[in-house]
Amino acid sequence: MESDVSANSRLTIAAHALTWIGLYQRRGHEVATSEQIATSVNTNPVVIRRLLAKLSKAGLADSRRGAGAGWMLARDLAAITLLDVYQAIEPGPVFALHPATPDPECVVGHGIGPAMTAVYDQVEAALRRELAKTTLEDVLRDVLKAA
Amino acid sequence: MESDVSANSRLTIAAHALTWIGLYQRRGHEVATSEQIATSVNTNPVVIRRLLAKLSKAGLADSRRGAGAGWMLARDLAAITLLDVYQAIEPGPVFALHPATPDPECVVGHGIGPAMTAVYDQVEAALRRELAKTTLEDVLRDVLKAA
DNA sequence: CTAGTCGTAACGATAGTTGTTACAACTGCA
DNA sequence: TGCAGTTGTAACAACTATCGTTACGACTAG
Repeated sequence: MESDVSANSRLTIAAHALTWIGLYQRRGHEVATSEQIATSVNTNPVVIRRLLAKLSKAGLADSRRGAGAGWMLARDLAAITLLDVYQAIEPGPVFALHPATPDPECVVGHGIGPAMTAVYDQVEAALRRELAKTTLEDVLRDVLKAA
Repeated sequence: MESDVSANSRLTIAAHALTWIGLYQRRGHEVATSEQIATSVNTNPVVIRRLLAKLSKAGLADSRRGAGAGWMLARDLAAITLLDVYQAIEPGPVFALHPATPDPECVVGHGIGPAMTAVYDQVEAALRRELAKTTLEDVLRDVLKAA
């Protein structure tokens, strides 16, 4: 059957990376390298750099180049919600309409799009509301509590 | 094809199919064929049959075989919510944890999984709560209103 | 028996994601 | 100034999921 491999793990990895940077900075370091983060996440440094590039464009992280380069947070962990992270890395909505336009001659084919869009808007709003409740500070607190 | 972002259109198509069957039955027909539905959805009949097979296993639709065969609703449109449809066709969660186990020696790598799971559970609950608010009867009403 | 439909396997095409290699651009520091 | 280390990003292969399509056996009303 279908495995969950296709599911979206980007939000998890992005939150992991930012939380890691935040904790590292609180321990006195200025910047974190993509290789250090990749070791913790257990993936390739390029994957981390790709992800952090999006977070940087969204104003959540900053990079320094050259020697002694690396990544730092653009805001404090407490000022970054999971919604901020989600919006930075997930451009598309959770649900989509038909890939091909349904029959406009059919009553259902004609009206189903707007009808579903109204529902999807509500669902997305609820999802965003829920993600906005948690900051990366909350995530870090949970992480340290589990240790 | 639309350059849509790999988003999920299954719920849209499933709702479309069931609503179409419901309206067709209210107009006096006993069963709807996968070809009729596929014409309205603008796709292949096999795609519809595959989808309706899942909805049938979930107890939302029934099929009749042989000559004069086709599909019918197992319950009234008013007794089917979008959550029922969603659960019938979407086995996996919206968000997933890391594809590869993060570094267990790292504090963040060790604790991030449970921390994110707690959030994701809340998000999924909110999403389900929202989908449960709308029945296919509501969808049909909206569809007919738009006409 | 026949015709029409479902149920499902099989296949190619398409698309998205991930891991990887490679390399130019950049900059602190000796 | 030159070196070393890191970012930014292109390129590519591997993998997975999905979709449209063809095909065909199973089934049943008439």
